[in-house]
Amino acid sequence: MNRVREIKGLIRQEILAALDQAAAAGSLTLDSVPAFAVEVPRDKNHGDFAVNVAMLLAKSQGKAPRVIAQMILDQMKVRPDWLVRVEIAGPGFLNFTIEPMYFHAVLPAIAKEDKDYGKSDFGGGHKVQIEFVSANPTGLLHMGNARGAALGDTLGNIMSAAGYEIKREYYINDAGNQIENFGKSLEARYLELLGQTCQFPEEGYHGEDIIETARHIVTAEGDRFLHMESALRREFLIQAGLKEKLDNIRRTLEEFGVIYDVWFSEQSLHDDGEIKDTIQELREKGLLYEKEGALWLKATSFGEEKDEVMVRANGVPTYFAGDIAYHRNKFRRGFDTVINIWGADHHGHVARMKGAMGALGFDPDRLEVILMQLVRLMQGKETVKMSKRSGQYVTLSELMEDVGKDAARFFFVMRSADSQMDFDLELAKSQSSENPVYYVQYAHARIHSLLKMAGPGDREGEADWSLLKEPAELELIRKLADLPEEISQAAKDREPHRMPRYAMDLAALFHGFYTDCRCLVEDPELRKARLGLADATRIVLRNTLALLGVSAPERM
RNA sequence: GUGCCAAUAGCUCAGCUGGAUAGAGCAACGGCCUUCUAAGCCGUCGGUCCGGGGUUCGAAUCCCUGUUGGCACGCCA
Repeated sequence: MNRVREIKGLIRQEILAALDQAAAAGSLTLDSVPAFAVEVPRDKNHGDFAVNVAMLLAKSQGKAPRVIAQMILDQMKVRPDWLVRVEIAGPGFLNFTIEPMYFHAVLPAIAKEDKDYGKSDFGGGHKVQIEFVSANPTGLLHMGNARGAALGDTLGNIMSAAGYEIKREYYINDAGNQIENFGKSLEARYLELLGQTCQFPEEGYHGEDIIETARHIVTAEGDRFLHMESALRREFLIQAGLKEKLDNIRRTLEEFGVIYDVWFSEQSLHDDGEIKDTIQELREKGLLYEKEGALWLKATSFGEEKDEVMVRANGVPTYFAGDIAYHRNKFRRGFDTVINIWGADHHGHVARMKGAMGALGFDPDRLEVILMQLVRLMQGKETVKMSKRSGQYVTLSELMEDVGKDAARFFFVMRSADSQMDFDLELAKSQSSENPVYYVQYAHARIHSLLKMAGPGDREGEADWSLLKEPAELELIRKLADLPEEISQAAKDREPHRMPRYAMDLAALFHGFYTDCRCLVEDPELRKARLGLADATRIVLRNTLALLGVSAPERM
């Protein structure tokens, strides 16, 4: 049940009918009705819904907004039973106050829909792919990856709930220079461990984890790569090393609650000839030319500042060429929309990627890139320098150990993607008990303990919901009714950070209700109704936390 | 240098397709447990929405400009 949406529709109809009558009566001259909003006002003194149509008409009518609002109001002579009153307020808003009992109907609906409450068919089964994290498999996952993981996974949950068909995908960068580097680094460590002296490559990965991986290979394979020709040895080491790194990444993400539908290998695009095909297609469209031994893409033809190399003089395709082939592949798989979550350091890549898609005949708007500002790690007031090459970074595993999966996910999703965020390690550890996530979880645990205390007869049969009329009760019910709209809006705007806020608001209203209204009262009818409200709140809190990938504990 | 993103309470951040008295969490201060979990509730304190212009019934929100910070501008990925 989506009561909020229903009522918005009813209000819209009322307004349209009133405008119609006003026009017929000659008080307004309407060529067209402006696209007005039916919104939930921030301040509850402004009613349940506010309509701004009078202000929008002010200019074309040459009248003051409040005068127009009065004209509209004059036409609304019959009050439907769901409507308590309409008032003109402020600069010309029409504020609608809804019969409270009209919202009470969500309570039995929530109990009935249970895990499905909040879901909708808003997305109409649109096929959407979300690609996120896609960290190089040459190291461990760091804080930036963690933020991307929490954002991407939660967005996927939200859009699924809102009726989109979602596939999660991880693009494995298992080709190219960084893999060569990875091989060289592993080789050096491998030889070192077997007592050889050798120079560590300058561009190599200095992290401890590479030594660890090399050690595992020595344990598993012994010295059988020792006397091989270097190129062949690297082949073997890369294969073994990649497997270990990818297993580690997959395992860590699973611990973080992220399960992918597809792990897509960059190398497979080389092997299957898809990159070649893509380049051929671009060639046929006249978008390629040769210069200084390399093959260039005329990116300037679709508005870029400069052209881009597709195939280097040494015959190896660039990362960009591979990425174009990859995105072409995505669209050819039939997704209506493709969403990428990228670090802000890739923003220069967005326009040319969209341009390339357009050049290949795909609507660039179907590729959406959510740019995520990087996470700056603080140790108190000191910035912690992070670099994968130097091996100095805090990993996702360490983060989960320090602050836990629940707090980490909640914390990352709470911020909008485009805010630069400082993550203070000391604060995260020391303040873990003051993290807002506990506030929400506590509300859930409180309800559980309350319900456990209820007697067997307390929940039987339908409650008389009309007994719930305290302000704290009405506000809480109103919030519960919001969930489906909240989810579909967050999905539509690709704004996962709205859900933690909803969860905090809901928890606050519950705590207020809990303080103001005793549930376990003598009166059996009131008791039943209040326990029913608490139970509905439990369901909504649990469903919201599930979207965030945060646990809903029954005891704390 | 050119381009992109940002700047809102002591701190971390919401609010931005123009809308009503700018919000939350944390921190600080003062109250509330013989009764359903005090990881809670109530109250107080806290603001040049970075500065300056402009657009209009109305600007934190849009435009111009300046300042400060982050990032990007490779035959790297």
